[in-house]
Amino acid sequence: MSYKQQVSNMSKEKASQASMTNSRKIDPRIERTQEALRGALMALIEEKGFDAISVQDVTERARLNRATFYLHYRDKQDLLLRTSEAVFDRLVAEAGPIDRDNLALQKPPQQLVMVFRHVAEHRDFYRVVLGRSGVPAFVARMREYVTTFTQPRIASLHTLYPTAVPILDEMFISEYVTGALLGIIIWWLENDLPHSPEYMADRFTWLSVAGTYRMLGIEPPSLDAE
Amino acid sequence: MSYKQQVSNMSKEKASQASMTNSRKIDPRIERTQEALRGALMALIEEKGFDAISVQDVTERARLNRATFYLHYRDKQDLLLRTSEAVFDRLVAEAGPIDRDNLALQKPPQQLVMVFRHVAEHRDFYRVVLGRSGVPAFVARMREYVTTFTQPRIASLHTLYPTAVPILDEMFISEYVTGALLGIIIWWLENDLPHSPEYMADRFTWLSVAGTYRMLGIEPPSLDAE
DNA sequence: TTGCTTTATCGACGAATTGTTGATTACACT
DNA sequence: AGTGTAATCAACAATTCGTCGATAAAGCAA
Repeated sequence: MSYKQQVSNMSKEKASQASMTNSRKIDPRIERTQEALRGALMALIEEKGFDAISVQDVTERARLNRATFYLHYRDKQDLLLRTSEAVFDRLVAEAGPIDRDNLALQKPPQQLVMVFRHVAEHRDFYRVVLGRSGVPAFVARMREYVTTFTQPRIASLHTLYPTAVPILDEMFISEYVTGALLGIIIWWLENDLPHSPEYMADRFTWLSVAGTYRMLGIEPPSLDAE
Repeated sequence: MSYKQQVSNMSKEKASQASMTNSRKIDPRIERTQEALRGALMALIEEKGFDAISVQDVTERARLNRATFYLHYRDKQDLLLRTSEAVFDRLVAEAGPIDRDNLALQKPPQQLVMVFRHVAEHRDFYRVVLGRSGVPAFVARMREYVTTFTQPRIASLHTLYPTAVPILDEMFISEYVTGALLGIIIWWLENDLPHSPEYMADRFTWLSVAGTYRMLGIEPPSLDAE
């Protein structure tokens, strides 16, 4: 059984346990404990990096017993992954749905600005998990997540331009843009956020839409599909 | 002292040790040992993933004593990193310098085709290290490495179009393209290489040059810098 | 071939971390 | 107030880690 499957199974177990006692409310003890663990992890991540942390460190900082940790999470990777899901969920709530009025990208999409603001707000966290001693599982998860933004946006362009004949499938394009966004975010973080979220979203949008040549002030060469 | 600095210091030590005895040749025992360790690591990576591997596993597979490992590498991360440097070096040797005849990108640069071929050839390796249980330090290193390809290429466009007025600095663009390339490579690997290296290089080039809109058959909206 | 240098081996060490156990205490909800 | 769940505590065996000193083996040069 793969790690991913194990984790999702574990989540299911917890969910059913919670709903067994009370279908709506969560035991405040559990909430307190998990919050303490998440907080401790975040603090420690910023102090010594992720892989220097042991489960002992986390529970010690959270002032919980080590056995309690294993009551909630498989290991520290699991803790981080489940924590980041919560962070992402907050982002989704903040960013909201795609604004259908702006499909043609007359201006940078508000969602993208929110993403950059979100990253800026949690910069210490993202700097670590996306960095040299970061967490691959997190990056992969984030990649998937960003694709849920880029993919429907690219797909929706077809409804706006029904006559357009794409010469490249959407998957290719959305993975391209996703990778580019991740790259830009990492660069932004590693250079101590040299520009505002608005600037980043704006330039990123134009660069994606119009290509590198136009951003260099050059008319792109003619594009003859072979 | 950072991990990166420690590693580079270690490399220096080893280099000076080697050059102390014989400035050219390397002791065949060292070469044999390191090759065995690299081979064992690669085999194990494909079997059980990187983080499930212990130093014991590696030395056991390589049929060396565990203490011998620490004579050459700090830990398994160090081993992988130094191994991948060798892989990159081979790529550089294969790809060669930027072809000055093709600066304007009338066709996809030969270097890029070589990169995709190289990845395809070592697909098992890259699938693991770029994947969910991969190695962040490796990805960061690869990011730097890819930038050494993209950055000078973008910079060289200025010599070709001296009158062009860039509306976005080169760093932004090269990091964007680097991220996009990594994203596309990961997508390519995770989908079992659905296209040829030539196809990938071709589409990636056009996408970078002309932007996403043109690849969807849409004329990009006018670009008024505010 | 002989002798010097470097590398690899072996066994062992304490230290740290891991995942799990059973018994007990504290807490929350009805 | 009582029932059940969660958290605590101490302790367990098992792994792994990094390092040590002493010994054996291999390479190289005279």
